[in-house]
Amino acid sequence: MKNSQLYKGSLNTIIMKLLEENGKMYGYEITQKVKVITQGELNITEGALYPALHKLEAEGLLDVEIEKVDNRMRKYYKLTESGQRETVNRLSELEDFIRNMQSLVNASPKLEF
Amino acid sequence: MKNSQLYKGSLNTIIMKLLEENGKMYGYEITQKVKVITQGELNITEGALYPALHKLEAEGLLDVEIEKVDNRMRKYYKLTESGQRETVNRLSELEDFIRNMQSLVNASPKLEF
DNA sequence: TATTATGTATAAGAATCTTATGTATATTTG
DNA sequence: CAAATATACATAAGATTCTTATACATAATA
Repeated sequence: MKNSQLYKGSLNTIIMKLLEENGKMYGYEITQKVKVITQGELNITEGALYPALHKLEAEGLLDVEIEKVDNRMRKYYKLTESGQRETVNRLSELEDFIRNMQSLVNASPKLEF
Repeated sequence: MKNSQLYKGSLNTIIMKLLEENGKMYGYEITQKVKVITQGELNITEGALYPALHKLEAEGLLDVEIEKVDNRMRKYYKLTESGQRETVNRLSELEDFIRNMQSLVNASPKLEF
């Protein structure tokens, strides 16, 4: 997703949050939305995105619905009920994660006199 | 490190930050320190920690110094100069990462009336 | 007409981690 | 005293997640 390894493991949470927020989205739309929100800092690659969407669907967390717009295929994804419940958990985990990382980082640096 | 995949990719940054803060630490000490700081939420496994330390050393970011305490071996790690410079970058990346994740998550959820 | 944008997909390989196992000494508990 | 736990390091097999490259197809732009 980026040169920084930190984003590893966060893609599923990002997808689910965006779907919770927007109701339904298609893959390409997700990449563009993320790019805008992060001001170009985070670029989700197709090689990461599509397998992730397929897996979430296989796990029953997403439903898919195919549409044809301007003669081009779009696969709209939305959260299932199970997916909505799981999204709450994932966002809670993300909050804990961020809090823990800030605890680790904000611990006062060594003072040098 | 935990059931949450979110921590994936953050171990190197955690190690380097703790070493910046504490001067020198040995592996087991790092696992205990992290456990305390995160109030038991984050447990670094040896299978993740030791390969990570070895790799950071191989990359020239850490120096190692062996001591024997109570007849038991300890390998103290500390940041090299290069490691200190790199730590600044990693912490900056972590800040960007957290900021971006918060932007993605704090985006107003769908309002239901 | 060629490139860029839109749109989805997969396969090979890299990176990071989990889980399990191994070795060894010191301390605590039953 | 014996067994379990704590301290301390290490690695190997496999899982998961991602990058990079490639593929196909249509629409819009240069």
